[in-house]
This record gives sequence, C-alpha cells and structure tokens, in this order.
Amino acid sequence: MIKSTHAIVPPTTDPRTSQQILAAARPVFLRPGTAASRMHDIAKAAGVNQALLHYYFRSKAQLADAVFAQAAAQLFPPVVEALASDASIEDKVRQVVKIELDILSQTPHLPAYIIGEIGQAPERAAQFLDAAQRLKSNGSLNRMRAALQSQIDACVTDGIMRKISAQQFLTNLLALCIFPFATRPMMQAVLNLDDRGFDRFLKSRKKEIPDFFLRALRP
Amino acid sequence: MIKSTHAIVPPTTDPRTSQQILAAARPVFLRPGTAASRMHDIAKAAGVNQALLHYYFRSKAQLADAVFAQAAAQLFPPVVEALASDASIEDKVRQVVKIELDILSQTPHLPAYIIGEIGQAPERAAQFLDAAQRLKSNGSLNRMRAALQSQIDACVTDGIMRKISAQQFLTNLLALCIFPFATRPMMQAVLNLDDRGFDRFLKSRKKEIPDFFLRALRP
DNA sequence: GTCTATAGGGTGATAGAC
DNA sequence: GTCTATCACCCTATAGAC
Repeated sequence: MIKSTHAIVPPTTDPRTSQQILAAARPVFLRPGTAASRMHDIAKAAGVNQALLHYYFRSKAQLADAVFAQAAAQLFPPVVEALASDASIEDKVRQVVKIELDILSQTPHLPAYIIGEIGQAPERAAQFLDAAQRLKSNGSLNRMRAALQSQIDACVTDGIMRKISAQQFLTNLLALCIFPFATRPMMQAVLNLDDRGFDRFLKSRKKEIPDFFLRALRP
Repeated sequence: MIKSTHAIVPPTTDPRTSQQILAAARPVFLRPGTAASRMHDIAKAAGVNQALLHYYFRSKAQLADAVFAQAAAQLFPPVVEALASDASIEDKVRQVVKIELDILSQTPHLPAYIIGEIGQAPERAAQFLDAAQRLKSNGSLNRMRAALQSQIDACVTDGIMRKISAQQFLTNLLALCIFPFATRPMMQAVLNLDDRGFDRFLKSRKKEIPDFFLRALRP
C-alpha cells in the first residue's frame, strides 16, 4: 500500500506521477489562486492528461487542498522549531527572521496565496495547525507559546525586557517578516520602488527587522 | 451628463441604481474574491436583474475594478493625510494606528481581499496610487514620504530617535496594523484564540502597537 | 431603464479504449 | 496507469420585448 501526501483514493498509483502532478499544480495555483486556476493548465504543466488529474486527485478541490497543505507546511514549522529551542530571546528573534526571510525570498508568492485562499475559505486555517503540530511529534504549538511566555516573563523579572504577551510578540514578529512579501505590488507602488529597488529593500530588512524588534523589547 | 464613480458606458443611467449595484457587489466580491464570485449573486443581492449589471458595467471585470478601486480608496488615503500633517512623529504614529484599526474593525475582510486580488493581478497596485494621490489634490505620496524622512532625520539629529528610513518606517507601521486582520483565521489558529478572544486581542493592539513601535524608534 | 430568454463558450468530471 | 473523446453543467454576456 502506497502512502502519499494526499488522501488515498485510486486502486493503484505511481507515487512519482503523484508528486509530478503536485509539483506542477503548485505554481499554477499559487499565482492566480485556486478559483481562477484551470485544471487544463495544470495538466499541461505536468505533461500529462487532464483525466489523470482526476484519477490521482478525485477533484479540483482535493488537489487544491493538497497544494495548500504543502504550502502551509513550508511556511511555519521551521519557525516553530526555532522558537521551541532553548536559545535566548535575542537569538530566537534573529533566527526566525533569517529563516522566514530566506523561505520567502525563494517563494515570494506564498503569503499572498495563503492569505487569499484563507480569506475565501477560513476552514483551511485548520490545516496550518496540522502542519505545525505534525513537525515536532510531541511539541505542540500551545506548549511552545507557553514556554516562550515563561522565557519572556523571566527576562521581564530580570529587568532586561519590557512586559509583552507571547501573542503580541509572535504577531509582531511574523507581521514584520511576512507583510512586505504579501503586499509587494502594493508597497512597491506606495514606496515608489522598482523591482530591483524593492529587492534591495527586502534584503535590507534582514538587519532592519531584528534591530527594530529587539529595540522595541527593551524595558 | 451623469458623472459616476465608474467608467461612463451606457447612454442613460440612474446613478442611484449604479450605486445600488456597486454597494451590493462589494460584500459579494469581498468574501470569496472576484474569481470565485458570480454575477448571479450580485444581481440577487442588488435586487435587480443580471442583465442590468451588464448595462451599467460592461463586464464582470469592469464591475470588479470599480469595487476594487472603492476598497483601495478606503484603506490608505486617511493614513496618507495623517502622515502629511505637521504633527510630531509620536502623534502621527498614534493617529495612524487609531485610524487604521478603526477602519479595519469595520471592514475586517478588506486586507485579505486586497492582497488576494493584487496577488492575482499585480497591475491593480496602480489603482492604489490613483486612490492615494487623488485625495489631496497636490500632495503626492512621494512628497509625503520625503517630508516624513526629513522629520525623522531632524529627530535623529536631536538625538531623540534612532536612524531609520521612511520606507522601513512606513512598512513596519502598516505591517503591525494590517497583518493581524489579513491573516486572522491563520493567526487565530496559531494563537489558539476563539472569535471573542481574537477580538479582544485586536482591541488590545490599539495600545500595544504604538507602545511597541515608539519604543523601537528610541536611539 | 429594466426585464425575460437564450446564446455561446468554457470548465470540471467521467466513460471507455488501450 | 494513461490516454482520447465527450458529457453535463454553469457562467458570462447579449438580443430583443416592454
């Protein structure tokens, strides 16, 4: 029996073909979003027939789910892992920024895609949890957050940090990393930067975000 | 001759009907996005016939453009105006946060919609500029940014602020305000908050964001 | 200006040969 | 397992009566 990333449907499947389809579907779905994407284009990109898509993934919706799950799994688990380590707050911040900006540089359309899809179908947010929880078998997201809060509180007691909830901490950190990618065309227009200029701008944030964020944490 | 918010197409039109259609189209387009929305649903919501939609707006694409332009005009111009005033940096930050969070509380789906639409059609980013530029007849976005940079530089010289570019300043400020709304279902899952809990969380950011942001600006 | 009715085109999905 | 051919539906858009 073949175990694959998506729901097991057909009697016999070639896992390589399954991956080939999934890999081809990703960039097609990611640019215009699921609703505006066509099965025809995915089949063409995968170099197979449209009927084969339905043989491996029963419907467009299920194929879209598989793509989304894969995208979601890419964005967060590394961050959760970094935050769950026993490094100092400062090191964690620097690590998360580096990890997130590296991922996003390679797949810049990911945030807009995820936000767009979730906006249409909020149920999908649950898939994020699945992805985040799965990585570290026993390290739940809630436990990570609780540990982070304890670490923050200890720093507050030591007088080296202002009081802040782990929730605000996480939201602010992710916002600073992800927002410019999610809103690139918009911010590029607002800031009046061309493509190269915005690339430089994004690169400069590797230093800017930790500087900014860590300053905000001072007491 | 009747001047309306959208391109003038038909020989004779009733501006009230036009507005009625536009108002009905807004919530329909905003939830599932343009591609997944159906003209049928808009006609039903507007209480008119589907053919009338094409009489007033030639195509679905043009109706979608009108909705998007209206949404874009709502999000940014007030912020630009606040930033272009002669208030202190601190006051500007507090004003922008208040304005933005008030707008977003009333129309929480706006960011995800705009990000999703722009992700599909980056050309639309230009409509943002139109919306932002139009508000203050002669106050261009570039001029506002230049003035803000001067104001920041003066504070740096006075030793009351760290050095930061106006571009990083604007990006960070907007990110902190908009990101939690854009990613609500996702962040709600990550932070393990129910609807009421997340509403409280968002409300708490009215104080949290200025505190956080202004601390980060200290030298 | 607003309606009913329908054309025209495309999309997801299936049947069945190989 | 993978293909070709095709169905059945839905959606946008238009024609034409009133």
